Amino acid sequence: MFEVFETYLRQKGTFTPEEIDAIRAVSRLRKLRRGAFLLQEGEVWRYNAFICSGLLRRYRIDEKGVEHIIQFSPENWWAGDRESLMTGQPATYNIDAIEESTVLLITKEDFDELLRKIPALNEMINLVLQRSLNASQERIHAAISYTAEEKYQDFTHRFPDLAGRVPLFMLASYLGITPETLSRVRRQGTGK
Amino acid sequence: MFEVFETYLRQKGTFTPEEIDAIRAVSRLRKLRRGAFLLQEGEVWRYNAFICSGLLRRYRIDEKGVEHIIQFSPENWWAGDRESLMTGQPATYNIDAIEESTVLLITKEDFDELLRKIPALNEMINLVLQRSLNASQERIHAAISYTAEEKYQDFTHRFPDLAGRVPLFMLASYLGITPETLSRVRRQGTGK
DNA sequence: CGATTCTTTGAAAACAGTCAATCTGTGTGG
DNA sequence: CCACACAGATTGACTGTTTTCAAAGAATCG
Repeated sequence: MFEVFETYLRQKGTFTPEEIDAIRAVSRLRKLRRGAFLLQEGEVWRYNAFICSGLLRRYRIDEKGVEHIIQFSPENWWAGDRESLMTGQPATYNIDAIEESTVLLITKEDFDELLRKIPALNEMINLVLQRSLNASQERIHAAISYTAEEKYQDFTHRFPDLAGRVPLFMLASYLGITPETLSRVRRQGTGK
Repeated sequence: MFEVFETYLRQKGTFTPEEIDAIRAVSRLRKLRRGAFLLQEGEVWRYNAFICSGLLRRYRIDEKGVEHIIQFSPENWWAGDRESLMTGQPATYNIDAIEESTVLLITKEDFDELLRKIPALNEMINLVLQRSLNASQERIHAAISYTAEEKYQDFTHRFPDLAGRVPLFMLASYLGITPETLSRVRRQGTGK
C-alpha cells in the first residue's frame, strides 16, 4: 500500500530513492473498516495522514445531534485535523471511514524532520496546501451563492466519482441541506 | 508603509537585516482609494499582496448581477487570486477597496526567488497557508450549519473589529443572506 | 443642502425544513 | 432460501424561515 503514496509523490514532485526510503521508514499503515474512527472530537491529532484507499469524512455534531460534514477524503487525498495538529489542542472534528480504507500515517515529529531534509517534499506540501485553499474557497462560494439544487449540480459536476460513492444523507449534510430536500432536488433536476 | 510589513515579518519569523532588505528591494507599494480595483475578473494576477492598511474584499458577480463576497482582507492580511497566480489563467474574482488602502506588492517571480533564498519566509508562508485553510474550513462549517442569525452572531464574535468596518449589505453578501434578512436578524438579536 | 447610497420595514411568495409514513434495498439469522 | 430487521431514500402535508419586491427612512458625501 505504500506504493500508492510513492506513486503520488513521484507524480507531484521529484524524489531520490533515498528520500523515498526515508519517507517509507517513518510511514505506518492503518486499516479502517466501514464506520471506524480515525479521530474523535476531544482527542489530540498528531499525524499527517494520506489516504491510500477508501473514503473518509470529517464532520462535527451540533448540540441537536446533527452531523455537519466539512470534507470528504478519498484515496490520494489528505486527512486530519490541522488545527489540533498545529496547536496541540483537542480536535473539534470527527473523522471516520465511509468505505473500508487504508491510511498512511506519519507523526508530526517525523514529518517535520522529513520536511527539513527533503526540499521537494516541502514544495509539494506547499502546493497541496494552496490547492486545498482554492478548493475550500470554491466551496465557500457555492455555499453562500447557490440554491439547494445548484449546490447539488455543482457537486456532481465537480466530483462525479464521489457523487456515486457517498450516501445521499451524507451528501446532504456536506451541502448544508436536509436529506429530504436533496431527494426532492434530485427528482426535479433529472425529471425534466 | 513598508514598516507595517517588516513588523509583521518580525512577529511571525526571524529575519536578518539583509533578508529584510532583500524583501524591501522587490516590494512595491500601491495606494487604493475607496472602490478602486486591485484586480478585476478576467485579468491575470501576478503578485503576492500584503495589506499594510485599509480593507479589501474579494468577490464574484453572478449572472443576475448579485455580488458574493468570498473574503475580507484588512491590514496585516494577504490578498489576491491564488488560482490565477498559480495557473496563469484569468482571475475569476474581483478585488476592490472598501476603505482607502495601501497594498504591498511583490511579483510572483521575485517572491519565488525570496522563498528560495529565505527559509524563514518559506516557513512563515507555510504557516499562513495552514491558518488560512483552518479559517476557511471554519467558515464552511458556519455556512452549512448555521441559521442566518447564528451566522451573524458567529461573525461578530469572530471578527468584532471587522463587524464595525464593513457595510451591512456587504456583510450580508459575505454571510450568504440578503441585506433585508440581516437587518431583521440584527434587530431581533439585540432586541431581546 | 441635495443626491446618492445604504438600511430598514412591510406584505406576499418561494424555498427549505420538519415530522411522520412508506418504500427500497441489503444483509442476517432461522 | 425465505423472512425479517434495519438503514437509507422517498413522499406528502405542514410549518417556518428566508427571499423578493416595493417603499420609506437614515446616513453619507460632494
